[in-house]
Amino acid sequence: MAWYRDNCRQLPWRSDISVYRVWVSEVMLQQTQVKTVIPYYIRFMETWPDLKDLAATGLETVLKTWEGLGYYARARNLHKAAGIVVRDMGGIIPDDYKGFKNLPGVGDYIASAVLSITGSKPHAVVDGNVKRVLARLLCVDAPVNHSAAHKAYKAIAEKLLYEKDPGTYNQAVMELGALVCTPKRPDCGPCPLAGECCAYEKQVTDIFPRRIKKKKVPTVHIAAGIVKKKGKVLITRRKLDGLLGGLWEFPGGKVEPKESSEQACIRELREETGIEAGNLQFLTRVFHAYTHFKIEMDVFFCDYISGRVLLNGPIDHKWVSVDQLHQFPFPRANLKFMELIRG
DNA sequence: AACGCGGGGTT
DNA sequence: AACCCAGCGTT
Repeated sequence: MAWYRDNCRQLPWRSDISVYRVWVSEVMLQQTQVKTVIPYYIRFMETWPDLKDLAATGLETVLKTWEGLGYYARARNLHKAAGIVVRDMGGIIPDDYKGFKNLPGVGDYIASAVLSITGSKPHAVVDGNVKRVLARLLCVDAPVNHSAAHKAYKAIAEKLLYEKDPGTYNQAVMELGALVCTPKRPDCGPCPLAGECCAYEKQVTDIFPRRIKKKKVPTVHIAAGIVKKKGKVLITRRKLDGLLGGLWEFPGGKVEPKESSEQACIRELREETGIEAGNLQFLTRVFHAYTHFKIEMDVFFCDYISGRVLLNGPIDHKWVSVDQLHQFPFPRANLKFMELIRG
């Protein structure tokens, strides 16, 4: 606790503390590093300073602010939860664990973090940092990236919780994991727990925490078309659930075996949007990595030939001028060639 | 309990 | 290239 007091970082969500501000920060910080989150968080809070502001806006606007941050279900769930609180709960965010965790997008971690930090409720958080610190401190064998091990770490964390100030305690463990007890080459010298750390005493900090091996990720070939018609281009909107849910993109899809990118582009445009396109001109190839697969995407300019748009897959479409593209939320893989379209 | 879900930084 | 990150929802 003393170490945290002297060494904690000044972060935007650590001033003007409120349930709403801490909640938003915890949602953004899921699987996302502090440095990445900071500019998104500042912009979000400037746009929607209060929960009621967020509830009063449209999902597309929220997704646009979230564009590039990833895990877009977080934005959809947060927006939905804001609506529930404002319309069904009189604007009062539940201050009990069960009530708060029942909101969409709020799991054990966020409920424990928000309620301990903003309300001193006695719940221990278990995130990647906490698991790593505990695994080293006690030489815990349970693999940290195995779902079955979560309960074991949660139980340890609950037992160690400092109930007089759970919020500071939780943040102290996480901050220690982020700044000192790092995944590679932990800085054990200044660590306040070095004297009681099992892994440090045995000089095995490099083999804790244990983890199970992950499979390697396949590469998928994709073709996408920027269809031009009367000075406008066609964009489609992905369904609201699943990968990149609710975002806009240039239509396209998988390149099948023994199929060229050009053939795949024409075929996918026909299947997804019902239109015929031709006169393809290669624009660029984009490489992009997701968690479970990688894509190589060939992007083509092409001309609209015939047909009326009849969607099969996408939930919406628009013909827009190039100047309007920035108004819509796109996946990062599309943003990578957005600059080239004007040329 | 396993799996899907982004994107970026570090090593 | 592999690993990691202030996890959650669905099945």
